[in-house]
Amino acid sequence: MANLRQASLRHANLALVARTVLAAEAPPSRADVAAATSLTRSTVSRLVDELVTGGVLAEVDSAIGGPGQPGQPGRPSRPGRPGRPATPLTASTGRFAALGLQVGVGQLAARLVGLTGEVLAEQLVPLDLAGSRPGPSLRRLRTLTTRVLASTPPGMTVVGAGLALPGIVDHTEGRLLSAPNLGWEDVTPGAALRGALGDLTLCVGNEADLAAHAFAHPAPGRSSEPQDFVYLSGEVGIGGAVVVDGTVMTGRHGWAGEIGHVCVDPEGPTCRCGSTGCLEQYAGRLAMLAAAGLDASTPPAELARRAHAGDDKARTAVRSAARALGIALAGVVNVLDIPTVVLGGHLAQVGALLAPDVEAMLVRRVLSAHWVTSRVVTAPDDPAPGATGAALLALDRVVADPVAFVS
Amino acid sequence: MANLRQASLRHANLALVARTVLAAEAPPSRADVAAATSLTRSTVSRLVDELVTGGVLAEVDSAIGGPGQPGQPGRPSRPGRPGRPATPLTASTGRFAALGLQVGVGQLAARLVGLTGEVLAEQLVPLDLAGSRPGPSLRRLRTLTTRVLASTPPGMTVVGAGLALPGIVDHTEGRLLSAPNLGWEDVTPGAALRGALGDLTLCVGNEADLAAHAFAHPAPGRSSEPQDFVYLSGEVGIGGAVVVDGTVMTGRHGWAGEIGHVCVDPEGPTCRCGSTGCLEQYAGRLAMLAAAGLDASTPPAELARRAHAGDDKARTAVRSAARALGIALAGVVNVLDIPTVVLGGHLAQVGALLAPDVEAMLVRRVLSAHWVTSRVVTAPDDPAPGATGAALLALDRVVADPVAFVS
DNA sequence: GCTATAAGTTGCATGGCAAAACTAATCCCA
DNA sequence: TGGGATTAGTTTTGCCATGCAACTTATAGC
Repeated sequence: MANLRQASLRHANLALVARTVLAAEAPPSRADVAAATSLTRSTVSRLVDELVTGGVLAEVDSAIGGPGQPGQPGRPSRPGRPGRPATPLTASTGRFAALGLQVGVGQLAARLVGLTGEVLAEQLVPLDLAGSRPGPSLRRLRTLTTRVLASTPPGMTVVGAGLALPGIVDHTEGRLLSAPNLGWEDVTPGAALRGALGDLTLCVGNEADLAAHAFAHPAPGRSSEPQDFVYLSGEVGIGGAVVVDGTVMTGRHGWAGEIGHVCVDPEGPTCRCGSTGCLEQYAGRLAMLAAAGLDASTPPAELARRAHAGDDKARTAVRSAARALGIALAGVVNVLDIPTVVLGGHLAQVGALLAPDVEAMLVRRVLSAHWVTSRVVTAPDDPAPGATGAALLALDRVVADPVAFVS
Repeated sequence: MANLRQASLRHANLALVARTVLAAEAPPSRADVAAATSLTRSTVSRLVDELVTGGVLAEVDSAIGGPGQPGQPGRPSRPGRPGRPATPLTASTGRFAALGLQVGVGQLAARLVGLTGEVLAEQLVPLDLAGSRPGPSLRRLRTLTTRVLASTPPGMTVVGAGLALPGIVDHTEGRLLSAPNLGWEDVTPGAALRGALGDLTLCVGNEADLAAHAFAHPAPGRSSEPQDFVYLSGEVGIGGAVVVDGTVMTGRHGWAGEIGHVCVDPEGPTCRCGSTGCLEQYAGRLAMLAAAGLDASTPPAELARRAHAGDDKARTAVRSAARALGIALAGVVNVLDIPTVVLGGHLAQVGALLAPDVEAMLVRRVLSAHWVTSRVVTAPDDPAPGATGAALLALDRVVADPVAFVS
């Protein structure tokens, strides 16, 4: 932590007020914020005014897009109560947005996300990039980026850009070190996208980490339940992320979350990573489809349909995957005491079939299962949650330090 | 984070100054602190004076034990340089201490630890508590506690007490839920110790967590390398802790770190936890001794001696343990990206034998091994590191919020 | 003994927050 | 229909911690 001068006190309180408003379920009044933060109403008023003129917050029902024109006072939020009606506050739409990009094995995506977490513009292209060359793919992504940025509403500032990649990333250098599923090695996407990004700096991150962030935070400053979970993201292999108290654990170098390569059985099949019996060899998309006797291009939903219908091979494939997931996740839960597992990617599509078996396995293998039972939930269906997460992460900076953007 | 009033600004800066002084390798001057914190010299002077009169900091070479008597100014720390010589600052000895207790399978321990991390008084009783009854054991510990507290130097304040327990702990209630190695279930040690503790509140914690804290922080506010590691603590079974950025990850309920029950082989032997193939079944003390054909009471050092001497069974036992450790730790490293493993307890005594095999296993099974290689190090030999950790944790509160103690 | 240099202290100005008084807008009731 | 009760938001005043700059103290080097 840095030192605290008086200015940073104001910065911190400004951020606190912004966070409080954005985190609230219903639009809170200044008085609500004062009560929640234990600042005084006078202080909150001053800070809120600053954030409103800066375009971070907005008074509900005030004229949208007309900064400086406060408009009519807001509607009473709790009618039937005496007293002056409150002026509800929300995140301001129309002033700040961020760009989220994703290179997946099955698609390219570019999204513009606003402060309320809504997608303002999107370009999504299904595309098989397994074994592709980085150059052409990134040029394609650059086109999408340009198109999305072109649709930025006037007066809106794009505060940052993030790119989700399915592999091991050096986030300090913005470099993709290795993405086995794409067949990419040592790529620096920032250079290829520079033309489209203008002066935006690109933050590169792991797809699972960013998708997990989006799952924990539907909008900047807002938190959804649960705040502690293990996220599994299945595309071809299995990526993962560990979220503690709403924050994605990146680890010493940013490479945490490689749950796909946790050993399930030391005598198991050899993995492309060089180890044996990795989770990915049982619950990866290709592994599951192969075990079910299906072609590699079959959508996972078809596997789920067959298993439901009673297809023996499909059911065996799902059971085997669930067993492997149970063993690997039990280890993670034992080590981290995080009793919620979120299944994303292809695992979400067979989530309903996997969850009971996985939960049973966790009950058996988790030491603290006597006191707390683990839950397995599925992530919402989204082809590119990493793009959203990347944008949200960029927008978080506005909430964390409004002064830098309100200027 | 709570809100920030002006007073908390002073609190925060007071804590910052205290931390900066305690964290420094060599005693820093006020000017050094100002440079390190980017506060001004005048502000640092004011804060330091307050901490000195409060007994948190001391000027080196001032009369010890004579508060209010600043004594002669300190020696020049960098002779040969022009200018007024600096007054070096350190943690004050003699004013604050904390009590650390530990119930181990092999001993009871009570320690009084000062702000510089030194053990001021100690009572250590080797004792086989496996299968013991809690009541008599805790009464014994109470006697040790009374004795240690009786040796508190005059004028010194004991700011807190902590108790390390080898099991699953509910730290909010101060209750030991289950300690299989002791055979204890649902014990509240605070009640049994109340008489000896006076008005001290007892913080109960897991032994491995507290030992890991002591390893990361040799003294309150001070950090040692590494700051990110996995700690393994072997007594009868295997406990563990995950330390990220100097902080022990406790998990959602405080039960993180149960690495002993990570699955190494789903077809392996049944563990007393009900699962199969847990790490503890290969690298626990009893498991290793049994595999080596030795009696359960044999000290682990004897196992190490035999393996060194070429005893086949001993070598096989060590190799098998190393393999299991490698598999389990590779999973942890993959998930957490923490490339350092610290072996404590009985594992430290055979650490030199284990380390090469474990490291080799990690190279093979960790996905990011191409870029960073994991290290395996051994913890210093201490029968009760948890007691020290518990005391240090209590002392940390003095550094984190000096105002509460300086009053 | 004089100058240069660096450490530590003192007095004043600044700026952010708290407290309390004040204004604004609504409900309720007579 | 108007006045009291109640709650939201604003203005004024005072406090307090920090920054700044000038000053004092203590040493080295000449």
